[in-house]
Amino acid sequence: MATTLSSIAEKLSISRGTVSRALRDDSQISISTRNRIKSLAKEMNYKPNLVARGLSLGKTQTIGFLAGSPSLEITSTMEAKLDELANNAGYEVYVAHTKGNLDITVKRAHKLIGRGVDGLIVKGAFPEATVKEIQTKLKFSVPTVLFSGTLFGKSAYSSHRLVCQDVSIGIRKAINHLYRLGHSQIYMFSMCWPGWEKDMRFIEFYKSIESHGFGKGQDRLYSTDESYANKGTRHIIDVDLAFLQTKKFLKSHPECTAIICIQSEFALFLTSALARMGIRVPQDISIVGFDDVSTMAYSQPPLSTIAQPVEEMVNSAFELLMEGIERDIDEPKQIAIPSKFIIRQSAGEVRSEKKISITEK
Amino acid sequence: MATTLSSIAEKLSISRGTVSRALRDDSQISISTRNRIKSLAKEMNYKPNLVARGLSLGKTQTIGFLAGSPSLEITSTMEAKLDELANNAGYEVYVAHTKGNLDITVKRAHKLIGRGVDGLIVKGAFPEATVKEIQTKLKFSVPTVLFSGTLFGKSAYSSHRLVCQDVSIGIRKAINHLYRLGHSQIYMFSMCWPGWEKDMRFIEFYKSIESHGFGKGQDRLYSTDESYANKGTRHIIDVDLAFLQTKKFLKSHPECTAIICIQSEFALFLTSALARMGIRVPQDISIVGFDDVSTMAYSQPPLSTIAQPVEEMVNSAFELLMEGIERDIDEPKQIAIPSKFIIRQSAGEVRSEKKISITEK
DNA sequence: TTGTAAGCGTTATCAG
DNA sequence: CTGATAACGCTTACAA
Repeated sequence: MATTLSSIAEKLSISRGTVSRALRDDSQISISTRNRIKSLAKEMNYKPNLVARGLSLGKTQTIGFLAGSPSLEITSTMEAKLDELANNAGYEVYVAHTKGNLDITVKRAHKLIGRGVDGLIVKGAFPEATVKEIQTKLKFSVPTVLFSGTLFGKSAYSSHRLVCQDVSIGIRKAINHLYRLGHSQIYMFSMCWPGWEKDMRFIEFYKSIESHGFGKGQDRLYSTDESYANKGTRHIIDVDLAFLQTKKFLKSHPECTAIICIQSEFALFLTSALARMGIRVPQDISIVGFDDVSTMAYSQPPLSTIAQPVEEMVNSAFELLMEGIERDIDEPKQIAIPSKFIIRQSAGEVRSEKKISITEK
Repeated sequence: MATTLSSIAEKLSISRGTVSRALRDDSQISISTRNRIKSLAKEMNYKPNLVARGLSLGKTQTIGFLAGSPSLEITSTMEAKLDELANNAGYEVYVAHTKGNLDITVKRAHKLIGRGVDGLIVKGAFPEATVKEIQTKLKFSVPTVLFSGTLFGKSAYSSHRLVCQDVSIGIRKAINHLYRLGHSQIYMFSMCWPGWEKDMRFIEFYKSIESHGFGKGQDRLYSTDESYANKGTRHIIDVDLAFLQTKKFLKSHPECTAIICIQSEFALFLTSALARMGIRVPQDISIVGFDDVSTMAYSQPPLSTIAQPVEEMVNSAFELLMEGIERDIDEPKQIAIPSKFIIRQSAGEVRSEKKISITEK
């Protein structure tokens, strides 16, 4: 059906080998026959069969992307970026969704290896897995780079090639920013999940709070798990409950002047919830979010946020992978890319009143 | 390196054909040798080389997903769903991002066909393309189903297999809902883009407004293109400008009691912008959005919205594709899935005062 | 029930 | 500079 090397070779009464070489511009083939072949190929609308080429070469020019949490704007952004890089380099990308589950990840990875992928990018932090599991299960027969937004202890990855976010920078910048604006009563809001204690974002937050002499870091964490659930593919906030809890928090902590929200959705929620309570952002309370979901920029006021440098991370991951695929480099290597602090309008000068009060119901 | 059919055949001193059949549970092979082979295969950790199988069979059990607009939560949700369906059916999926551009789409599609994909799902509406272009360029040598959230005139697709959203239902439901709540001064907000006039959402909105006897539909559209731009991979709202324009609108249309926002980001923006102006939602003005971005549920109040039935659409698209791939069905067929209207709290009873007034700056 | 051999569309080695 | 030929790993008539 489709035109093949043989079919064009036959038409020209020459060998398939010659056609193959000509079409790849092998300088061994004389210019004249090269041209003859190429023009006929074009005429016959020849397209190389890449699966045959893959079989022959043992390389398919494909990579697999194991996507962790689905339904996230950030996942899609990463994929688009990866696709762009890969495509420019002549690769095609398979994507498999793993829900952040280690076993699913491993299973899909092996399937993709069976498909002949030349390399793998594995996104996910696997907070529920043990260090040993990570070290053993995440080793594959093709070059692999791990990719994680937030890290749960670096040691687990010491034998891998990995790109991660260095959250400490962003958090420190955010807290310094708030400090300069006069804040000291800074709290972190979080809706927790299994394994959260190991998340570097908390640890760095504690550190930063303590280094400013604001007291014990842990005392500045206000968290709840009741209002946050992973339903199907989405994280769900129980808004009514969250509204109540926020009000309760403010009553028991009227001294609070600034809140850092570890979930972007919650930051969004909080901004409008405060407006409803008659509390102005940033005049009465300053808010800082995490990640850079586009809607954060369209919140009123637009939200300042500690953001993952998604593009840079994808760039590095791809580069690491290409080193592995095209230059056989596979020595362990961890690249941590500093998170950014994006200043918008939700963090402002500290208010003058000591205590906050809720006007509206 | 990896164990192959031959390597296990050799160990057992039998032919590769037998091994091949045994491993696929061909009943021709005696149970006993089948077991012998299978257990050795397991022991040797045999994984079939799917690219070789693909070459042999002329089918790869892969499909290509051409993703339109990137960086959208909805894109990621669709992908995850498609991946789930495909994987259960034994398929793997390539994804290629096209930025909604027809030529990129065509180019990537052909690349994927060269990779041997068995079928293609093409997402995108291509508002800038002519009917002729759509009819000719979107035809490929493998089963293809088109997938579009909003349609720009159905006629262009009459020779394709397609799944789309029937927006009319959702819009009618939304407007009926508002009507029952006493609203008649209903407006639609939109930030426009090339080709927007053809978008069914406007057309259905006009229809619905007029069928209620509210007057001319077009008079109820408030649109601007200055504040909406497609910067890189993201749609950008100029929030300050949008804030001003919203204020201007309310001053010139103080009778407005309900607003339907065609962009979800804008609905989000509008809710918090109104809060800032001292206008309560829904007590003073009701808001309805489009699509169902998760953050819309976490807005305060949570936003009522006309939502794309993403899962159903993906289900149908996959089914259509499988018909094409596995049963050679390729007669044109269009499936329109009714959009849903999700009632949350941003649309409420119409206010009693005739005119709205802005209290805060 | 099993073995043999051709074929899928390439690339690569080795002669000529 | 070009042509044979083997090889990649698997499936599948056809034979035995």
